[in-house]
Amino acid sequence: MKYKEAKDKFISTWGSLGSLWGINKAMAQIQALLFIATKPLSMEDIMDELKISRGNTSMNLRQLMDWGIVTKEIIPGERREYFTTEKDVQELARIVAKERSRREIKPVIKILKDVSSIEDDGTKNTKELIKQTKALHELTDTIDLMINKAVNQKQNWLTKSLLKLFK
Amino acid sequence: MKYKEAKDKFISTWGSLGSLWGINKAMAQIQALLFIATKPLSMEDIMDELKISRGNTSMNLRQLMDWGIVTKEIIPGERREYFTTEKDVQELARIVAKERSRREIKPVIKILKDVSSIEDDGTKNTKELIKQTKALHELTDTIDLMINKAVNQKQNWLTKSLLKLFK
DNA sequence: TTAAATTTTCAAAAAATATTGAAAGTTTAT
DNA sequence: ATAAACTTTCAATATTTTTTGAAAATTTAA
Repeated sequence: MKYKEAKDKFISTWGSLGSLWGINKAMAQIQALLFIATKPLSMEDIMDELKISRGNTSMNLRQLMDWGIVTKEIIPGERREYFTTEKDVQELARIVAKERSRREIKPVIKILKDVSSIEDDGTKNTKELIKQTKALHELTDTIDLMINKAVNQKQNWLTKSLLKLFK
Repeated sequence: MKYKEAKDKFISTWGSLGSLWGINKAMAQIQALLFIATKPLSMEDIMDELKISRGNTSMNLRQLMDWGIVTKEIIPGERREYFTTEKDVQELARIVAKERSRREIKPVIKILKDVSSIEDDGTKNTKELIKQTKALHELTDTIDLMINKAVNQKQNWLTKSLLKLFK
């Protein structure tokens, strides 16, 4: 496998994996492209490489910036804007975990809390609903706590967590 | 909030959360319904409660069974089939984690390994591609290892993991 | 067997999601 | 201030994913 083929394979694989970390295909592909680039890329560069429209590129770059994964690079003397992504994989994983907690897990925890707090009218069905949503609430809360704890120890969090987990 | 409202809220929330654990809306809703049911439900029951078609119900039940989350219950003397879901949240989390590892993470690890193993032709771009995909490969491998390790200690894995992580 | 009850399959339709491209908006150099 | 360079927005379009429903298949009772 030569460079070009390997590069395309990586970008498309990473793109289709987007769903695993909760972002869409184009977003994941842009990130993948920046991740293996040796210098900041302009919107033009990205459009050309991925064969996607200007609008699409603009919108997805914006989202990547909202996530905190991609940063605008101002190159002195250059008119157009350039972009780079976080290159450290562990830092990347931290950001993604933190954002998904904030965007997706936290809101669900709130609803599980509400649902599991309804008044017990004594019926079997209500009892079961309360019991099961309470269990789910506790689990989700615990997982979220784990993620945030792990994710907040900046340096080498994964290695540290692993060590603890396996010793 | 009364039972009916709480139940509907739970089912729709859990449904839209499906994407977080990698299954579709109907699948997640069926699982949610079974999760708070006080007895096994038939296909008819599920269709009626969720207002979805027979075909949809059949297909998604099958998928849930493939995942190992739902089981067919044979009730003696009854013609139709009844279904139940795993009621223990930790066991549920274990199954989901294990399946996602097998279905989604493992195949990506293979590709990352292939891409990061291309021959170094000495160019800057190739060097960067190799370096970055290698880092990603290591990270993904580590995370997958963690998941599988955690997931294989059956009893109370989450509690155990948490304790280790925070002490 | 046969036929009624039930489930599965799958092509077509609907719904949800992503993408385009051109007009409107911004920024910067002069 | 003007206009060229560039970016953003968003309605229309295309693509992907999900859902439907009716025909085919299967199972069971008699």
